[in-house]
Amino acid sequence: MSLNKVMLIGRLGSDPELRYTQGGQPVANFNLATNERWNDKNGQSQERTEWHRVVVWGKLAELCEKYLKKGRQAYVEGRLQTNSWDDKDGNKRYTTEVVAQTVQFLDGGSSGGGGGPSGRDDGPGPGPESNFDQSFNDDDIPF
Amino acid sequence: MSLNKVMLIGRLGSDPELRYTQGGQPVANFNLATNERWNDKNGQSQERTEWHRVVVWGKLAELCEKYLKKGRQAYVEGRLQTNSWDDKDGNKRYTTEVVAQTVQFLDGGSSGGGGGPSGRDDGPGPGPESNFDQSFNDDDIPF
Amino acid sequence: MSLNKVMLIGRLGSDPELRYTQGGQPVANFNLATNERWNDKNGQSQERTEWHRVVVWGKLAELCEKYLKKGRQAYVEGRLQTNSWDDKDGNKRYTTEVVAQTVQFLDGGSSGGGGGPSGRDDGPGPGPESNFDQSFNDDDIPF
Amino acid sequence: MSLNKVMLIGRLGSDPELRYTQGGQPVANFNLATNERWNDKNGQSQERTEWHRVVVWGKLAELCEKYLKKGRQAYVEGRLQTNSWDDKDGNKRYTTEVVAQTVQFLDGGSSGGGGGPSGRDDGPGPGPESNFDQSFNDDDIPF
DNA sequence: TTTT
DNA sequence: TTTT
Repeated sequence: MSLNKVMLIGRLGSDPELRYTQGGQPVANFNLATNERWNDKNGQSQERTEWHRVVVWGKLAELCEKYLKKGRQAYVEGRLQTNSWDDKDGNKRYTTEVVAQTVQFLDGGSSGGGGGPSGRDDGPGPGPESNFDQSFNDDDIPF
Repeated sequence: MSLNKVMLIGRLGSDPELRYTQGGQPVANFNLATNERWNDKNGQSQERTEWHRVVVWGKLAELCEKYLKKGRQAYVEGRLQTNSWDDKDGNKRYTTEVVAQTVQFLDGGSSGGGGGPSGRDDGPGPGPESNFDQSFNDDDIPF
Repeated sequence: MSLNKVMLIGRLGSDPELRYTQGGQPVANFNLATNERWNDKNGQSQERTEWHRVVVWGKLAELCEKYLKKGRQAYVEGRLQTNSWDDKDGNKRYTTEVVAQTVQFLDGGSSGGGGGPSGRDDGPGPGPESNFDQSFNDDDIPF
Repeated sequence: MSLNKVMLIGRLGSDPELRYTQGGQPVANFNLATNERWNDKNGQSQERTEWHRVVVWGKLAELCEKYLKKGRQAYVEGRLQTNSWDDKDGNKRYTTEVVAQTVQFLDGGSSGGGGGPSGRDDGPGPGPESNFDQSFNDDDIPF
């Protein structure tokens, strides 16, 4: 019995980078900034930008590379994952990422020609699989 | 720009009821109880049971009917939806439901032989699509 | 072991209505619209507006009445609650509401004079209690 | 407009460590394990344990130190935060933590005598501030 | 380093 | 109508 859930709304710090694993699986990475504002104990307004590493697998990765660009706003839902690796000095290093299960493109997206995928059916039943203008779920995209 | 998200962990008040739309789509309904406990202003422990109507579409509905039973614990993720209808007195009535996008079976499920679906691949990339023992996502089940 | 969590981002359909219980507790009510868009099985773009009844207690209710107006965007986090009552024909009726634990005002709020609370300290430790421009938590407002 | 939300249910890998900042603020740290299970492409059951660093501030930190122990199950809600520091080789290092806003103790807690806080009032209005047996919100504890 |  |  376990839960590991992350929900982010923020803006991309750079274009997504798409690569393929040796097995041919698409993977995209991008950084997402969330901005937090609060008043400190002196009533001074404070701000902090938090950067999140997001990794996306499969067809959703290709869609992110196609539709998401630096500065665009996105909703990301996924799980936290920390990977370890050895740096050049032989030290153990850790990188924490958000492995996306859902990515939704929140901006108008009229940046060019397209404007999002089409021909998508979100499965049986009346109604949307999700809640934003353009929504892609890893497994539920028909192309 | 919109978000409509519900997350529940609770127990079923009765077995799921499965039916089919005229178009042949499976739909399952069940009620889920969440139990909330708090201390009131007098320090007295209070309890309230909240009942939620859950509706599930597609293959996931059939899996719920197969694996979920009265008393079993489940995690439900979905969106809120309110439908209106006219009662026999001609009054407008409203029913609010949670339209499930994900249902996860939290109990051991040793209720007989099986123990859940098999042969499931949760898509590309290393790792789980979700976080509980047996997890079904509406669109990501290969049968 | 139970979870009952709702997260909404939407716009108010009307100004919040503030009243006081006999015991003097402030309560505010408002309706929040979430807009959902998806492509149907024919690839046709579909849209549905979902209306949610939100109830807010305590000082947060007064802040909502002060800062939230019709058309403004808000983030609401809370729990689902269904109350029953008898209508004039003696029929049992049910109303489902989102009892807000957190309300955050997402629009600029430059609609006149104010512009949100000040002098707020979000407790010990470096950093924000939450994640939006102006955030109020039911219990953590120092006035 | 931004969202940074984490929700975890898992077990503690060790007792919480409580310390105080120079300014006298309590801070507690603990690691929380979430266990994820899925079937790989060959239908083989796979498992992965994910470890999360959790940091808790204020009175809630002291409550965690008092009531949470190694092996206990907890619900943690908070935000993701990545801090940087320089290691002994002068390399930039990053540590990602979950800064808890809410911690709820899910186990029976019959570990001796106590059994959690009492005399707590969760604020105005009928009903619980949250949904688990023993729930503490950073700002809403009256002692 | 947890647990089932 | 569930469960602890």
